Formats: sequence, C-alpha cells, structure tokens
Amino acid sequence: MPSFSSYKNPSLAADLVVFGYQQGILSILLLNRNTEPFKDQWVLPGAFLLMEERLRDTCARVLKTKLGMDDLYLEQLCTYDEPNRDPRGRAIAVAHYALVNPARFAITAGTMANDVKWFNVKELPGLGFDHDLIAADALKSLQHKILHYPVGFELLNDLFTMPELHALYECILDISIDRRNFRRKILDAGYIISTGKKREGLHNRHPDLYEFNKELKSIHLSF
Amino acid sequence: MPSFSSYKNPSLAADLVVFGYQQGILSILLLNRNTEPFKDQWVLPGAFLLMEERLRDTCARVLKTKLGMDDLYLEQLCTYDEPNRDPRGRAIAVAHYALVNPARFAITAGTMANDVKWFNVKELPGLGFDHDLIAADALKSLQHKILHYPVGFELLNDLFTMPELHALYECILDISIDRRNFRRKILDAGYIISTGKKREGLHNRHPDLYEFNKELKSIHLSF
DNA sequence: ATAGCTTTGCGTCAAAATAACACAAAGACC
DNA sequence: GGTCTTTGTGTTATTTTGACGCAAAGCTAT
Repeated sequence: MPSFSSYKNPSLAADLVVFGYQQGILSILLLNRNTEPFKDQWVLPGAFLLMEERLRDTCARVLKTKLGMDDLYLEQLCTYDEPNRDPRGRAIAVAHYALVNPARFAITAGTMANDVKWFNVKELPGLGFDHDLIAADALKSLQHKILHYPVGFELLNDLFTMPELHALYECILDISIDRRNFRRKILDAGYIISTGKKREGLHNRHPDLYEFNKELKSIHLSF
Repeated sequence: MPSFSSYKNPSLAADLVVFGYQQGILSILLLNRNTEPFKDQWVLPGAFLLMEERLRDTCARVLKTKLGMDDLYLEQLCTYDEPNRDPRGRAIAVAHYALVNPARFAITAGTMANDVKWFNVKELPGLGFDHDLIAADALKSLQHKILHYPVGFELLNDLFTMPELHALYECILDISIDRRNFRRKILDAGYIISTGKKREGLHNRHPDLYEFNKELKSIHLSF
C-alpha cells in the first residue's frame, strides 16, 4: 500500500476553554501572551498537535504543563478554519472545553503566575486571535450540555447540596429558576442521590448532601 | 512578526455524509474505492484540505467535482483523530454532513457512475476507514438537529404536504409519531405556512401544500 | 429560653402541554 | 351511489409545568 505523499498541510492546534466554578461564578482560564502576535493580550490556552498525539492528548499536555491540572472532563467542540485567524500562517484549531473544580488545583505563585488567570465568563476581556468567538461558542455548548448530560458534578465537589447545584445551573444558564421546581425536576430525573448526610457548619438550616447518579448516561431537563 | 516554522503536520481532510431523502427512505451517498487501501469497499466522499481553502470549500469542491452537486446545506461535525484511522499515514478528518433533495440532481451514468451510490442508512454496508463511526455519528447529529432547527425543508421540495413532512420525521427519527399530534405541534411552532394550494393527481383526498417559514431560526420539537 | 430571621424541604393548585383517539370531509374506484 | 383510503379537525384524559404557601431547621439577639 502506498503511503500518500503529504500535501502541504496547515498547522493543527487544540485550543482549550477551561471552565471553572467557584463562589457562584463561572470562569474560564486565560493566558497572557508574552510574544507577538497579540503580545500582552489574553488568549485561550492551546498547543499544536504533535504527530504522535491525539487531540485529547494535546489538551492533556496543555492542562498538565501550562496549568498543572490533570484528569479533567474534556469535550471536543468544532473546528475553526478561517484562513486569517492566525497572522503567522495557516493554522486550524479544534476547540475543546474542560470542566474543572478549581478547589482541586490551588492557584500557586509557581504554576499559576501572573500570566494565568481566571476570568468571569460575563466579564471577559477582548481576546486575541478568534478566541472571543471560540469562548462564546464553548459557553453555548456547555449550556446545552448541562441540560442533556450529567456534567455539573465535574464542577462541584463529590458531595454537594441542592442549593449549590441550583446556583450552578442558574449561573451557567444565566437564568433564574424557581428553587422548588428545580428540586422536583432534578430529583424526578434521578440525576442525584441523597446520601442522608447534611452539610454542617453553615448558617441556618443545614442542607442535605447529595452525590451524582453515575449510572445516568443522559438526562432531559428544561428550564 | 515571526511566521512560525511549521511543525510536521498531519494531513487534514473533510469527509462528507451526504443525506438524501426519497421514496420515504433516508440514504447517504457512498463511493466505491478503486485504489488501496480499502479497494472495492464503500467509503464516504472526502478530500484533503488545500492550503487556500476553508473546510466548507473543500466540501463544496467534493460535492461539485465528484458528485455534481452544489448549493447544499452543510454542517460541520466533529473531528476524527485516531492515529491509525488511515493506514497510509496520519490523517485527521473533520466530518460534515450535507442535506440534499436527490430530485434536484438526477443520477446519470456520467456523474453517478457505478462507483457512486445511495444507500439506505438502515442498510449500510461495512465502510472503509472509520467511516461507519462517522456515518453513525452524523445520523445522530441530524436526528438532534431536526428537532431544534428547521432543516427538513433541505430534503424536501419547496412545496410539500403534511404527510410528507410527517413521514420525513418518522424516517429520520426512526420512531412512529401520531399524525394528528404531529400536525398540531408543527403548526403551533409556526414551522410551516399553508399556501392554500393542494397537491393534485394523487389518490384519495388531496393534501394541502405548505412551504417552510424561512424567518424561523430555531424551533423546539419533542416527539 | 424564646422571639425573630434566614434557609431549606415539602406540598398545593391552576395552567399548559401531551398522548390517545373519534369523526367527518375529500377523492378514487367499483 | 356505495365503499374504501387518505386527510383535516376536534375532544378528552393524563402528565408536566410554573407559581407559590407553609412549616421545620438552625442561627442570633435579647
């Protein structure tokens, strides 16, 4: 069998929208570029695909080496192929998003220097390349995903309360949901399982602690 | 600004799942390969991206030159990057699907030779490369799409009847839907507009002719 | 301890959406 | 005209949804 003589091929990159949720805010992780182009502007983390890698390997490499994170939920999004999206030459990016509970990876001076920062998705700065577009598309994708697949637990602790899950959904979907109807739909869907425990040390009534139903493959929620 | 010295890059291809609907059957268009690898096996049409092209241009080129079709609805799907998916070397494919009303492009001996053929999606032969997987994913994507965006009209004539639309949905979703409830949901959604005309020359009662509401950007149907 | 406040869990009810089905009108065929 | 099939319209019971009432749990101040 002949091995095809490669055409001239564009560079292929994996770009990452890393979502984190803490203190009731949905954020994404951005890098400040220290080289041209877009020097001193914030961009999404990313890297070029190496010949022996799969795209998810490239993502894992970026997460590990640039951000000190591993073992994250990863989802592939669409491919950005506008010819002038990178002024250095033809580069095509396959976007991905990752979901991370920031509590798992403390921001240290070492790994998380001045050039790495969480930004509230509602207050993003103008990003370099076409990363504004990629970030906006990723958020839409996450909003859709969370209604049909049980991914919220990737952003929360293993044990969480109903009000915490409620706030997460309101935050990601950017809508307000009646807390009693939310409870009913989530429980009816079998989305989560009560552990019988309660969160201690809070003000007022102590909420029940739940864990996700890991047997669930897909759900259907509408708010 | 420095132009980046390209890494060694994998080949990048656009692979196409061309959906057509006729005689109540949803089909996809396959090519019979006349060279190794997978010689004499059926595969999806596709081509490598040229440096000056966008992916949709590559798709249009394949549709025009290999299949004699143009001006089709085109949607990008996900990217297939398994390292051994092409035995000739590292090749990454961005899958797309196209929707076509086969009535617009008659199958002629010239353009649609023995090596191009429509296959019922429910009776696909084993495909070369990882195209079984791509075709299956594309169908899932179409099933989802048709519930949320008005794309059915891409597969039908400009004027169509309620029973025709009903059969299309049953066929694509592979479920049976009560015809009276279907009518109510479609009309309530403002999905289609009655033209006042009727389809003539058929058996029994002549059904009303409708056209799609082109102002509609998205819909929400559940069956 | 008790009153007052906030948060959480549970329940109610009317409105809307859905599924299942009855029936009549239109048109073809005998 | 009678019969059959297909299409258009309507009805009803059930389920789902949205809006909200209320009491229990737990903290704080007196």
